[in-house]
Amino acid sequence: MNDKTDTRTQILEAAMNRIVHYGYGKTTMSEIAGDCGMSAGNIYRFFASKIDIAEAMARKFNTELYQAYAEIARSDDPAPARLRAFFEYGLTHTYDAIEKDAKILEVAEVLRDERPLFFNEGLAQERIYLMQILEDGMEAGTFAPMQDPGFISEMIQSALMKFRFPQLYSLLTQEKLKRELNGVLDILIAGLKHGVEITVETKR
Amino acid sequence: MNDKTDTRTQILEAAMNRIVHYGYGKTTMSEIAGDCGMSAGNIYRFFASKIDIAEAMARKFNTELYQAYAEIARSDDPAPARLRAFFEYGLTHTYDAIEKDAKILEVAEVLRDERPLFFNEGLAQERIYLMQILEDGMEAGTFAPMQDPGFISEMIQSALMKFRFPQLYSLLTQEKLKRELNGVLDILIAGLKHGVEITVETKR
DNA sequence: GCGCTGAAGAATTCGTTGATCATTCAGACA
DNA sequence: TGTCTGAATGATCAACGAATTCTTCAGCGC
Repeated sequence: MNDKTDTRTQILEAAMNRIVHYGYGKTTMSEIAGDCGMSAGNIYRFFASKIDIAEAMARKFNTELYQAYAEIARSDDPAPARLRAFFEYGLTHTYDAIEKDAKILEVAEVLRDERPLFFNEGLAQERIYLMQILEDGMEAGTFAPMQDPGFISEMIQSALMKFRFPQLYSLLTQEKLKRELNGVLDILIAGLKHGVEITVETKR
Repeated sequence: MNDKTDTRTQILEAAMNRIVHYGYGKTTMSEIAGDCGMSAGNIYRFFASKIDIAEAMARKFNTELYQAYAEIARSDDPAPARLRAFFEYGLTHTYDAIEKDAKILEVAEVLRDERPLFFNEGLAQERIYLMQILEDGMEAGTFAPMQDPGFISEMIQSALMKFRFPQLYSLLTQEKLKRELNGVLDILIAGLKHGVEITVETKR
C-alpha cells in the first residue's frame, strides 16, 4: 500500500511540475508517464482520469490552505481580526500562487467546468473554521449571539465570493482587492457585532 | 435628426429581435440590414460596429432597470426594505430576462469580454440610487451615520456581485439565489443600522 | 452636397483532414 | 498472480484553405 501511495505521489508531482509550467492542456499523460519512467496506461492504475490529477493537485493546494486556516482560527486574536486574517490569507495566498504560476488559473477553470461540485467541498471545509471563529466571537461577547452560525458562515462566503479566485473574477490588483475585501468585512463585522436578524428560512 | 434617431431605433430593434432569437454570433449585419430594408454598409452610419449594437441593447435594458431603481429609491418604505427591494428587483428582472431569452446571456458574455468597462457605468449609475437610500436611512435614523456613503455603496455592490448576473456566476435557482441574497443583506443591513467602522483608506 | 449602395478588403469563422491525445485492455513479464 | 506495457480506439485538437462576415469607401442617384 505504501508503494502505491508513493507512486501516486510521484505521478502527482511529475504532473504538477509540468502543469504549472506548461499548463493543463499542454501536458499529456505520456509526458507525465515518461517523467515517472512508466507508460501512460499505468497512470490509470493510480488516477481514474487526467482531470482527477488536476483535482488531486487542487486538493493538495487546499490542504496547505486549510492548515493556515486552522492556525488562524485557533489564534487568540479577537474574532474580527481572525476573520480578516482568514480571508486576507486566502486572497493573498491564491493571488500569489496564480501570480507565480499563471497556469494554475487554467487548472481552476478546468475544474470549474468539469468538476463544479469540487469547490463546494472546499467551501464546506472553510466553513468549519469560520464557524469556529464565529462561536469564539460570541463566547467572548465580541459578536452578538446568532441562531445559526452555519448559515451566517455561508452568507459571509457568499458576500466574499469575488475574492476567492481573484484573477478569475476581476482584474483588480492585489492591493485593491485587499482594500475592497476589508471594506466589505467592515460592514459584515459591524453586523456580526450588533447582531443579525435572519429574515429567511434557513432550513434545507 | 429625428429621422436619424428613428433609423437608429429601427436598426436596434431589428437587431434585438434577431439577437434574442438566434444569438449575437448567429446574427449578421446583412440580416439586420435586410430587416430594415437597407444595406449592411448603411448600418455603420448609425453604429460604429456590431458590438456597439450589443452595447446599445444592454444600455436599453439598463435604462428600464434604472427606472425601476429610481422608483424603489424614492418610495417611502424604510431604507432597509428599499435596499432589499432594490437588489431583489435587479436579481429577478435579470434572471427572468435570461430565463425568457437565453441568448441574452451571450450578449452579456460578449460585452464582458469586449467592453469590460461598460459594466462599470452601470455600477456607477446604480450607486447613485444606493447612496440615495443610504442617506435617507441615515436621515430617518434607521442607519447609523456613515462618513462615506459612496464607499459603502461600492462595498455593498461588491458583496452582492454574485447576484448581478445570476446565470453567469452560479447555477442556483432563482429561489435559492433570492434566499441567499436576503441572507447576505441581513448581515449588511445589521451593519448599516449599527454603524460601520471603516478601516481602509478610501481615497483614490 | 447628402444619403445610400454594393463591391473590395480585412478579419473571423467554418469545415475538413490529419495528427495527437486520453483511455482501455489483451497479453507479456516477472 | 499481480504489475505493467504498448497497441487499439475513439475523442479531441490543430492546421489550413474556403467561406462567411465585419467594416470601409468610392461612387451613384437624388
